[in-house]
Amino acid sequence: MSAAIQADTHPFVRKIETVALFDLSLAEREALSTLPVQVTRFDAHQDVVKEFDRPTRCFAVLSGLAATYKTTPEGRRQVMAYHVPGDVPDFQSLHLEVLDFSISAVTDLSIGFVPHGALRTMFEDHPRLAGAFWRTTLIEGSLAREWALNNSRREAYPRMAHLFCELMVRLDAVGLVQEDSFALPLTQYELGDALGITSVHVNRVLKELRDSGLITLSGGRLTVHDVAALRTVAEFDPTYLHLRRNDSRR
Amino acid sequence: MSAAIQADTHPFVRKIETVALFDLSLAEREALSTLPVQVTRFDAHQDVVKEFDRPTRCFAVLSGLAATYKTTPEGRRQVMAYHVPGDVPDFQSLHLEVLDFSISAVTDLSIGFVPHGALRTMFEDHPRLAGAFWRTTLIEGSLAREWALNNSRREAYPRMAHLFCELMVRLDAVGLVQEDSFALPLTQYELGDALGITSVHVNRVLKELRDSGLITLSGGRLTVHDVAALRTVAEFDPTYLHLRRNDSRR
DNA sequence: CGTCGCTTTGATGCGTCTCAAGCTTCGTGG
DNA sequence: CCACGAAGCTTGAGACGCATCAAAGCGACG
Repeated sequence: MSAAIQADTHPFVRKIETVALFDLSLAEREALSTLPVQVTRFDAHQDVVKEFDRPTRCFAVLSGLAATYKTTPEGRRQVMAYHVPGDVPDFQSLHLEVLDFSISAVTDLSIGFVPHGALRTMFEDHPRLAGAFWRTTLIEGSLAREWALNNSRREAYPRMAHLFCELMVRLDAVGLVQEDSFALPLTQYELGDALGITSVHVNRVLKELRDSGLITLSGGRLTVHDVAALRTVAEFDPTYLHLRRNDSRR
Repeated sequence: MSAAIQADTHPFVRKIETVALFDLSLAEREALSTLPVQVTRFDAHQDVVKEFDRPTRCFAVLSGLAATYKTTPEGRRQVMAYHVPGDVPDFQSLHLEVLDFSISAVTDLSIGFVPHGALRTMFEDHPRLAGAFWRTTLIEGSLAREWALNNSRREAYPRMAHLFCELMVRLDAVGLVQEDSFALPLTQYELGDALGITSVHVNRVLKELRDSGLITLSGGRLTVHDVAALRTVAEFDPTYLHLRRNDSRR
C-alpha cells in the first residue's frame, strides 16, 4: 500500500481537516502543524504498541496498513479495526493510562509519533481541537460496535462482504481506491483474524464471493465487480463511519 | 434494580468523581452540580434513544438497567453494552450528529437529561472536565472491543461467564452487589441478544454453569458461588474496564 | 383457574472447525 | 537459471457447536 498522505502536510492537520465539523482557524492550523512528529518505520508483522503498554505519545499512520487486535489469554486473536493512512489509532492513550489492545503493522509501515505533552498543551490553548480529536475516538468506538454486530450477527458470507465494503469506503476517502479496486495485502489467515473464522473457511467464502461474480482478490488486490450487489449482500449502511458529506465518492 | 445514586448528588458529579484522575476543584464541582437535569421515567422495553436519532441532549442513568443495541437490517439484534446507574451512555451525541445505536430500558428506568448546550458551555469554562468525560467515552469503546472479542472468540460457556464477571465488577463499583449476588433482570431471550446466541442455547449453557456449581440465576437474581472459578472459566481480566484502584472490592 | 410469558428438554440440521493432504507461488542459493 | 524450501492457497472428510423446530412444564397474575 503506497503513501497517500502528502509529505508537506502535517498528518494531524490532514486528519482534523477530514474529521472536524468546523474550518480550522489560522492559529489552530499553526498549532497542529508545529506539533513535533517523530517518523519511524516498522516492518510488517511488528507490533507498534502492545496491550498493557503505557504510552507517552500518540501516533498517526503515514503510510501502510495497521491493525488493532486483541487476543484471549488462550491465544485466539481478533482484529478489531484496520487503520489507513491518516488515522490516529491510539489516541485513547492520552486519557487511559494502560492500553487494552495491541496495534501491529500489517504491511511495512511509516508512523508519526507525537508526545502526549505537546497534545495536552495544544488542547489547553485550542479547545475546539480537543473536540475534534474527541470526535475521532468516538468514530472508532462506532466502528468497534459495528464490527461486534457484524461478527456476531452475520454469517461468514455477508460478514466478509461487509468488511470489504467498509474498507472500500474508508480507503476511497483517502484516495486509495481506483476503479473499484484497492490494495488488500492480507493473507487468508489474517482475514480470518478479522472475521472471526478460520483461514480454511475464509478460503471457501472467498470462493463463493468470486463465483458469485462480486469480487476478485489476488496478488494482494481486491477488485469489486458489482458494488451495489456487494452492499446488498452485506446489508452495508455507511452511517456508522460518520463520514461528512462528499468524503466518499460512492 | 433499585436506585443506588443518592438523590442529593448530581449524577454527573458522581460519574466524574468515579472516573476522573484528578480531584474536582470547587468551581468544577459547582459547574457540574448546576447543570440542568430533566428527570424522566421510562418503562421497561421502551427505547430511550434510537439509531439515526439526532439528540440535542445527553442522559445519565439514575436507576435501573439500560442496554445499548444495534440490529441488522434483517432484524437480528445485538446488545453492545449494559448501563448501570451513574453511566452516561450517549455522550457521543455531543460530537457525532447521528446516533449509530439505540438504547432501551431493560427495567423501568429513571433518566436525567442534560442539554448539549449546557455541557458545551461547561467544557469551555472547565477543560479538565471535558477530558474527564472524554475518558468515559473511551472506556465505553474499550468495553465494545472486549465484547467483540468475547462474542467472536469464546464459546458460549466461557462467553456467558465473562459477561457475568463484567456485570459483577461494574455493579459492585456502584454498590449494587451484596455477597456475590446481584439483580440481573434479564430473560434468557435477552441474554441471548447480548451473547449472540439463541435463548434455547442460553438455557443449556446456564444449566451447565449451574451444574458446575458456579452460579445460580433465578428470580432475576444472579448469585456467584465461586468467583475465582468463574473468572478462570471466563479468562476474565478487568483491565479493559479501566477502573481506578479501589473502585471494586474484588 | 385459565392464560400468557418464560423456561426446559428433545430431535434434527446447518455452519463452521479440525485435521489432513496436495498444490501454487515466489524468493533464494547453488 | 534451475532446484528447492517455505509460505500461502485449495480441497476433502468428518466432528462439533449452536440453530431451528417443536412440545411440554412452570409460575405469576388477573
